[in-house]
Amino acid sequence: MTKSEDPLKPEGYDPSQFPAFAVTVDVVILTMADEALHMLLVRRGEAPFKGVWAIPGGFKRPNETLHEAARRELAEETGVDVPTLLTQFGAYGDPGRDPRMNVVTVAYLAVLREVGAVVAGTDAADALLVPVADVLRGKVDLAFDHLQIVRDAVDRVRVELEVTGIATAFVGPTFTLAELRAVYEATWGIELDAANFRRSVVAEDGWVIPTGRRTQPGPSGGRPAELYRAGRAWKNGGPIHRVKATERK
Amino acid sequence: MTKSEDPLKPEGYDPSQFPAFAVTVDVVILTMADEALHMLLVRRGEAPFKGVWAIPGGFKRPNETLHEAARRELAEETGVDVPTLLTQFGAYGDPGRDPRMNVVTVAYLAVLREVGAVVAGTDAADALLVPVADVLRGKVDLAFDHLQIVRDAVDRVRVELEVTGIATAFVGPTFTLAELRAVYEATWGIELDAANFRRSVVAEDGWVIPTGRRTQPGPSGGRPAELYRAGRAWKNGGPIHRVKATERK
DNA sequence: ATGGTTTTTGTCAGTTCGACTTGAACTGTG
DNA sequence: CACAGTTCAAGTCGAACTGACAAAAACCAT
Repeated sequence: MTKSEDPLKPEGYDPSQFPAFAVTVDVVILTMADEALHMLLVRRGEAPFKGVWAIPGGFKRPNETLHEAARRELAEETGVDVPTLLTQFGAYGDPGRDPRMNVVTVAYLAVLREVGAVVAGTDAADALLVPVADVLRGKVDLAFDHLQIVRDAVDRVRVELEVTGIATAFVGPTFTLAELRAVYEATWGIELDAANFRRSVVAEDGWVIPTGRRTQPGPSGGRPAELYRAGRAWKNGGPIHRVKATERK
Repeated sequence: MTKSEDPLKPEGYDPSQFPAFAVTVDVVILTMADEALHMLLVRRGEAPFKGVWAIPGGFKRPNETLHEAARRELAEETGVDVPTLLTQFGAYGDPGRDPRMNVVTVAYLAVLREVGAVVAGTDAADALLVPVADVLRGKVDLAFDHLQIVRDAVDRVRVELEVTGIATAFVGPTFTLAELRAVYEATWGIELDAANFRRSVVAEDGWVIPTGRRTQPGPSGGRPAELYRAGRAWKNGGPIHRVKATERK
């Protein structure tokens, strides 16, 4: 149709004539801690936003894919090389989002089971594991448009939890059903009945597999829980479906 | 743009320069035609892939957002300025996906009700409305990695159909329940019982609103169908949920 | 041993779902 | 105008699922 009068010349093009962008990859790293959803922030060492908390990220290199770039950034920041989950969820390119140049960033969502040890190993002043709720409530100032990126990441993980089986990505290689349930409860901000949760989870054939072993109960006692491991692929999207704010008495 | 300035400084990376990328926006335009999901393709006029079918798209400009760029490309290609739905669903940046330079593209999904008239107005040789199934089956060669982009778009629209209310984006301002049902059936490739579909849809309060009017039946007769219009927001994701390949006898 | 805690199993009524049937409203034909 | 064919609307029914709750099992601390 009107592909001819574009001032930026779509016909017969010459790379040098096109607006140059920097492309970065940012990674929202999520994990469970203290029964709540946490995320990893790093303090920026350079302008702009020097000293401000931000999502880990960096420039994409020409000879790597976006996914590889995200994995590299994740490894550089946490030392973790095989995340249990790494999903692209958005691209951000508003003009002026970086005050100095045109930057388009591709955002990834990483889910890890243990970030605590990683953070401890880093210079504590430069890395922070913070509750996602605090970030969403604006208790932590973030650089660039990273607050919006975090919002989108959380939205995404909430639906991902329902339509895929990523809940097991939050927990260890073996886990109890209470741990798994805590993932749903923390992410969706609701309470789930333990008995009904168990029934739904074990009903989905092959979604979790009992190992036969049991945990030793915590200091407060209680019956030892069975240990499960993640089963094969979730066929039709995992057994647990969200419900609108179930109020229990 | 100002390549000489000191950019961000990621670990292990030369801060004196950042790699320059071209950023494009590609739009997968979906619509219903002949009871099947169709998409719009345009023939490339320039190398590379000159003469090959491709998804409409073009370069992002520095002073527009990604969403604005997508809307502009859509308008340039179809004349439609207010799509019923325009959603970003992926970014693609594999090295070598464009043989000439480093290009990262951000992909959008647009849902329109009527593309037929638009295509007719265009030079017929340069625009094509083709069944999505044909593209997925490889019956149409696409430029670049556009086949993968289309696959992802279809995956996305299938999920979106279940968790949001976008089904109404495919139909006109008023519609019959049979039309709405056809959207689900075509997108998911399944058959839905008309009676049960109606029950689910009208049960979801305020999701569709009866207008009181009716259609005049087609040439084959039949009871006239009630006309509905799209209601307000779908609260918990629309009433219709996918089921695994229901076999009817 | 006893009470407190957590997990596991069981029960039960209400709701939803899929399949099917019946009735309503219209077209076209002879 | 009777009648067969078609499409939409509404009802029925049993199976499956859901949410709420109760009870038993297995552990801890004192």
